[in-house]
Amino acid sequence: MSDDLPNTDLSESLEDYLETIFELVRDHKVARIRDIAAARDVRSASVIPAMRRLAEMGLITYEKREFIDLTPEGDMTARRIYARHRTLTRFFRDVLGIPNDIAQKDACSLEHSLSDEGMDHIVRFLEFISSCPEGGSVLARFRNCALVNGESRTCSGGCSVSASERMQSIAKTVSLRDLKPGQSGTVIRIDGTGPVRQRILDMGLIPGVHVILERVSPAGDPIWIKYQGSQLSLRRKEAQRVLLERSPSP
Amino acid sequence: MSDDLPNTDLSESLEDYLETIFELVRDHKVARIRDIAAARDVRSASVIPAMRRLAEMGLITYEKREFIDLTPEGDMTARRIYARHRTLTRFFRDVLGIPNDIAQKDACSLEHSLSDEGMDHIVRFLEFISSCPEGGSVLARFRNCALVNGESRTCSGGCSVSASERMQSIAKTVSLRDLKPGQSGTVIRIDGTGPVRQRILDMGLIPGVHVILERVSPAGDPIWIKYQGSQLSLRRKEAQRVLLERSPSP
DNA sequence: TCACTCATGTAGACGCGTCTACCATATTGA
DNA sequence: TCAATATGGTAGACGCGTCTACATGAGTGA
Repeated sequence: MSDDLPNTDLSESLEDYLETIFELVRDHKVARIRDIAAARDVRSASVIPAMRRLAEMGLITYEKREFIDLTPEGDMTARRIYARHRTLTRFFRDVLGIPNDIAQKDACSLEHSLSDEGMDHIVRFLEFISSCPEGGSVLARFRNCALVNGESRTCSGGCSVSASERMQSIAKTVSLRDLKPGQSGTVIRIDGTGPVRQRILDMGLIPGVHVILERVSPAGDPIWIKYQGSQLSLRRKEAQRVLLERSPSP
Repeated sequence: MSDDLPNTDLSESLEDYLETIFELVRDHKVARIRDIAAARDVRSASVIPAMRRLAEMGLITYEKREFIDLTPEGDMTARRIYARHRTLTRFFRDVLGIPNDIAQKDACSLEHSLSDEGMDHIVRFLEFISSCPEGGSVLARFRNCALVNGESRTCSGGCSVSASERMQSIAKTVSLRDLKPGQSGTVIRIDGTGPVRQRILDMGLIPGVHVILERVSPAGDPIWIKYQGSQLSLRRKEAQRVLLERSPSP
């Protein structure tokens, strides 16, 4: 009942400080204001109020002009944060194939905000990949299917499905340009790379979205589509890149 | 050269406001201060400075006591943010199997911080799942292997690998408790659920980590392990839950 | 038409996290 | 031993994003 400990949850900033201290203590035995400031790329003066707050919360020992260390509780907390960081790094790098440096940076940003539930499912995915006998090959297929030279392309090479299955799957895939007004489909993927791809994705045409072709301008070039309650126009060139699974016509 | 536009990147908060306006305009044709405040769960008074800043940046039209609307540029920006949101939601829900409401919340937090590169790889994973003929079955396997009743368990049922492959894979998997001092292995998964699992993960024992068993206390209960430069002790009960792929002894 | 209501806007405050500028202390080397 | 230097700490400022309390306007019913 006693609300002694002002144990407000750590802010992102304080979590970062704690994590930094953890790494410094691990690598250099001690943590000093100066090192913390350097690691976080802030001025020393900014570190001090943060240290005071962490000390108040009982997570670090901080006496003026002495080395900073983690209390047992701070160590636990830091480890937890750090584990989140590494889980995310691993997921981004080893599953999604993001280059290590970017994976690190993203992990840094996301470790603070992803829910426990979200983290747990990511861990489960990692477990799946490393424990299911088929898990490993999933990644190989992912790379083959979607990550060849960072370029999205038709799944053809790596997949060990029968030719008939493949043909069937390809047959159902049409470009948005091939739809007639009134017809609809579900986005499977966006062909190609670069700014055009990005623009299409930015507009919200991502895999899984259900799109209806509303009308085609007389000239045939701008076409109007509708999805998820909003309507917008697309160049023909862009529409061609959007690959759909055709929905049965009503 | 002319630095006219004070086009500092949007803060998280402003991104959220813009996204909220986008949704309101889409669903109700107009956006009012009051609705924005309600949607974001803040006071009306807090909305006003935000609107002023968005208007200064040319993203919304905001005249005193008139309806708020998006400028074309604001619409583009909002769509982009919103597309990120939906991409993440879809990934969390449809790939990782996170319940919809939690997926939404996580998407809200992460949409601001994930790098473009990270987003792109997530999109590619979605494309893989929906376009590779084998993609769909990957998810089924993931659910079978790792998500049965939200419980981590041995991969056995759903996998279509030969019995011999499976036996081989199981044979290589040992519990951390079975290691002898000096031996090491790579974490494959943590058995079970609940707080013990969480504690183990919090300590940083996540799939892919390389662990060395340092020593076992005479009584056999606390065991000391070392990984990633740090050392810690584990209860025997916990160690049993940590499943490894044994590394060849030196 | 006039008071009431409610959405909108203003003023001022606060906490956080940073900064700059300056002060204090400890360490070190000539 | 004592001054130079590096490290740590203090004071005060600022921007952001929120709040509360109050003011202003615009529509509404009696």
